[in-house]
Amino acid sequence: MYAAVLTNVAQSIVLTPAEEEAFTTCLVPKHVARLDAILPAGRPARYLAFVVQGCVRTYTTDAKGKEHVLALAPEGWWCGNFTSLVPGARELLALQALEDTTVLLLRLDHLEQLCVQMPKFERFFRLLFQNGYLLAQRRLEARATYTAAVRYARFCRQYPQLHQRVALKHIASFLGITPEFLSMLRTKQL
Amino acid sequence: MYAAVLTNVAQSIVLTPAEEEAFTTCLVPKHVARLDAILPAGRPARYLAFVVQGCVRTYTTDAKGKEHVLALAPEGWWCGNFTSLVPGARELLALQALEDTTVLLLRLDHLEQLCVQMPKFERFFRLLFQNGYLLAQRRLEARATYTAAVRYARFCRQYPQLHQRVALKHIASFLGITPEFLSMLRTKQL
DNA sequence: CGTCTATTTGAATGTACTCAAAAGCGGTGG
DNA sequence: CCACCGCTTTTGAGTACATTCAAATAGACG
Repeated sequence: MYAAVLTNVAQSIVLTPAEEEAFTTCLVPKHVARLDAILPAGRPARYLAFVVQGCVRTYTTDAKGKEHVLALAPEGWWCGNFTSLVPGARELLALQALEDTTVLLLRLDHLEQLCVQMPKFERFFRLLFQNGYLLAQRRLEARATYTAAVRYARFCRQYPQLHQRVALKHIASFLGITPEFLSMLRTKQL
Repeated sequence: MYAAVLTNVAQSIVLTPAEEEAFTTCLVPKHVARLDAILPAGRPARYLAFVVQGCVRTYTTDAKGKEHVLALAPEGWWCGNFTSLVPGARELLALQALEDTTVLLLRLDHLEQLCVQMPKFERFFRLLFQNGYLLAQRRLEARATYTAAVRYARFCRQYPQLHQRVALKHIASFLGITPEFLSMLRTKQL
C-alpha cells in the first residue's frame, strides 16, 4: 500500500525507517469508485492525495457552469488543492476519480506538522511545488507557442498511457479546447 | 537596501537578527540599466532575484525566435528561473530590466545552503513556490475561461501600476495575445 | 432493450493572428 | 532647434484557428 508513495518521497529526500513510519501513519487510504468525488466538493480542500492506483482529475467550475480540468493524475502522482496552503487563496477545486481509484489522503494540518517535526518534509514539499510550478509554466508557454493540434500531439507523446485511458472531453479541457474540436483533430490527423 | 527583502521574508517566517545577517550576506545587490539583461542569457539560471526597485520581465524565446513573457516583476517580487532547481529541467529563461532596476541576487547554491543550515528557509521557499504555482494555475484557468478582452481588464485591475509602466507588447505577450490585437482592444474598450 | 452520456459531423460564427503600412514617440547628432 | 533614425503603437484587410449550436451516431450500463 505505502510502497509507491515511499518510492515517490525517496526521489527527493532520504527517510529513516522511523521517519517513514511517522509519515505513513499520517496517510489515510481511501478507495473511490469510477466517477465519484475523492473529496466533498464546494469547500476549501483540506487534503493532498497521492494516487496509488487509478486516475484522478482536478477541475474547477466557472461562473457559466463550465468545468476546466487543471490536472490529470495517474498512479504515482500527487494531486489536490496545493493552493489552499497559500494564505488568502480560496480556490474551490474538485477531485474526481476517472477510474476505480485508490488514494492516500494527507490532511493539510498533518502536512504542516510533518514539516515542523521533520524539516526534510519541508524540502520534499518545496520540490513538489517547484515541479508543479514548472509544469504549469510549461503549459502556459505551450499554449502561447503552439496550435491545439501540436499541443495534442505533444500531450500524446508525453503521456502515452493517459490519452488512452481518459475521456476525450477531459483531455480537451486539459488542453484548453472544446471536445468537438479535439474530435476533429483526432480524425484528421490519423 | 535590505529592508524590502526582509519585509518580504517576514511575511512567511520569523528571523532572528543573526539569521537576517546570514541571509543578507548571501544577497548581492546589482544595478541594471533599462533594457539590459539582469543575467547573461543562454545558460541555465544560477540565481534568483528580488526586485528592490524597477521592473523585470522573465521570458523565453521559442524555435521561431518569438519571445514569450512568463512573468512581470515590479518592486517587492522575486523572479528568476525557479525551475532550474528541479532536477532535469533545463529551461533557458532570460531576465531583462524594463526600467533602471536594482535587484538582489541569490545564488542557487547559496539558497540550498541557507535551506540546509536554517530549515526556516526551506519553509520560506516552499511558500514562495506554492504561491508561484497558484499564480501560474490561475493564469491557465483564466486563459481557458475568459476572452483576451476580459483577461486584459482583469490584468489592469489586478496590476494597476504595471499596465502604466510596461510596454504594451510585453503585456500582450504576458496575456498570450499579439500586440496588434491588444492595441485594438485598448482603443475599442475605452 | 432502452436510456444516458460521450463522440462525431457539419454549418455558421467569432476570436485572434498575419502581414503590411502608417503614425507616433524618444533620442541623437548635425 | 530640427531632422532623422529606430522602435513601438495603431490601423486595416484578409485569413486561420477554434467555438457554438444542432443533430446524428456510437458506446456503456443497468
